[in-house]
Amino acid sequence: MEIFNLDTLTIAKNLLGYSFIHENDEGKTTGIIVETEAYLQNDPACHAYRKKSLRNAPMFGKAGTIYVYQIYGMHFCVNISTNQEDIGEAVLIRALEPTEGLALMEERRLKKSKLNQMKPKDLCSGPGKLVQAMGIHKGMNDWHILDSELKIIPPKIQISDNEIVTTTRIGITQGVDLPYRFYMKGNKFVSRF
DNA sequence: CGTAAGATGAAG
DNA sequence: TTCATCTTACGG
Repeated sequence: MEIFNLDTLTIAKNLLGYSFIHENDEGKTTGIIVETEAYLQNDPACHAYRKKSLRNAPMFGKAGTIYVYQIYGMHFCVNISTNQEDIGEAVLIRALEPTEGLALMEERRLKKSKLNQMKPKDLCSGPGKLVQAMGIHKGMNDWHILDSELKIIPPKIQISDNEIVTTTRIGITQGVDLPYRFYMKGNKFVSRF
């Protein structure tokens, strides 16, 4: 896929507007990627900053490799590995605008919470939330986006730069000043402004 | 080994 | 703002 020939920051930005799709026996869920973050090799916040390990190995896989990791003992996040093999970089998918399978997303999300209903805005507005809503699990770690239940489809119309906001990343304590977060300007499905 | 911190989310 | 919850990285 052409997008994967680019550098990680450009991929993170260009991924905005792509449809992110998961289809299995439960059904099909789709959302438009509206928020991403890049994690680079020379970036102290990156899981692959120090060395290759069992956990971060998928980040070193060929571009398009899925990296799913657990955080805070209870949540999972999805990344798409970028760059050539043996370079530990990836793009974190932080928020989606749900477009298909909203009922299934809600069903999956409610299973993990005490609520009995949920607004569309609460379905995928954060890395842990979208993983739940899309039915993504740790078994998908090290799968490949071009060869699995998961896939991405480019937007019909390329998103232009003036629709994109670039900021620092969320929830990290290192590399806090690096402008590696991208989101769709004014989009209400973004995790935070 | 022991332990602290972590790319979060929900509730108070 | 607090807490739930547990794997991993890293120091001793």
